[in-house]
Amino acid sequence: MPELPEVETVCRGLVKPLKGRTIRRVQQRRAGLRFPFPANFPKKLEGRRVRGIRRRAKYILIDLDDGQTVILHLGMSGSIVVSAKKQKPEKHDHLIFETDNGKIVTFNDPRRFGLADITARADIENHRLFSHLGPEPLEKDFNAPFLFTQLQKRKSDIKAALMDQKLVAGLGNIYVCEALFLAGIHPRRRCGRVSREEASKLAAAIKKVLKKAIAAGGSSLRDYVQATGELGYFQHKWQVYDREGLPCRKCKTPLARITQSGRSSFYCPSCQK
DNA sequence: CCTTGAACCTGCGGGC
DNA sequence: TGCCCGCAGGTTCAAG
Repeated sequence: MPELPEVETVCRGLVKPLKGRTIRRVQQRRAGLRFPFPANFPKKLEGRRVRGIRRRAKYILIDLDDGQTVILHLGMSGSIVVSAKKQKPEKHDHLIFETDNGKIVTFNDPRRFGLADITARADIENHRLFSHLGPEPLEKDFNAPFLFTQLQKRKSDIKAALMDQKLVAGLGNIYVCEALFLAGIHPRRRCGRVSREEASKLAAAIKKVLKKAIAAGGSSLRDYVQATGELGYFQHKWQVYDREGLPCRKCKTPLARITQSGRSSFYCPSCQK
């Protein structure tokens, strides 16, 4: 499930095969994913050199030498595989990029919630996908005072607030559950009832959880590319996520699951108040 | 304005 | 064995 750390790992894994390379050919195998691919999408990439790879929230940004930037999003089921040789496309291989040294980068996405777009690099922050996004959780402008101030303005519970990309960009269900556990805050807590001190603890917990996951991603991949060539999926040792009924790793209390705005929240009824 | 919930889509696992 | 159902995930958009 690609969340921020997985996307970060994918980006790092794409640097070696793509940076400085020229895109020789792009094969587009369907009309679009979450929305149609741009008109003549392959033609806009072919012959272009890749200047660099970046991440914003859960988006992968590939800067080209003509001032354009390719935007990729993995949705909920997307993955990217790098291989040395062209292979027979598999089901759900939607985009296949071939570089000038013969490397093949394949974007596969069974559920098709992902997307691909291209826009002028200078306009990225005004792009409709980016204009509303809050700060990056790992940057300095996402900090305790900021989080506390934002929470004071909200009436929802803390879980929904952290999932809102306008407040902070890139957190998903898994890392929100994990961060709330680490901060000892119950997912149903109203934003207004989160103290200054707790907000501080929570901001730190978010950064810690993400950094740890990114480190795990990096260390579990050889040059950020697994033997299979698949980028961005790695084993995590979750504290609470997907562990309903299992003992809390801190206090042994069976972990609980509730549904909040249609999504599962996992938490420890004893450690999180 | 704010918040909630449905929709998009496929694969998988549980229950019968 | 096989079918059906529910569920998972991120984001946007409509409805409350």
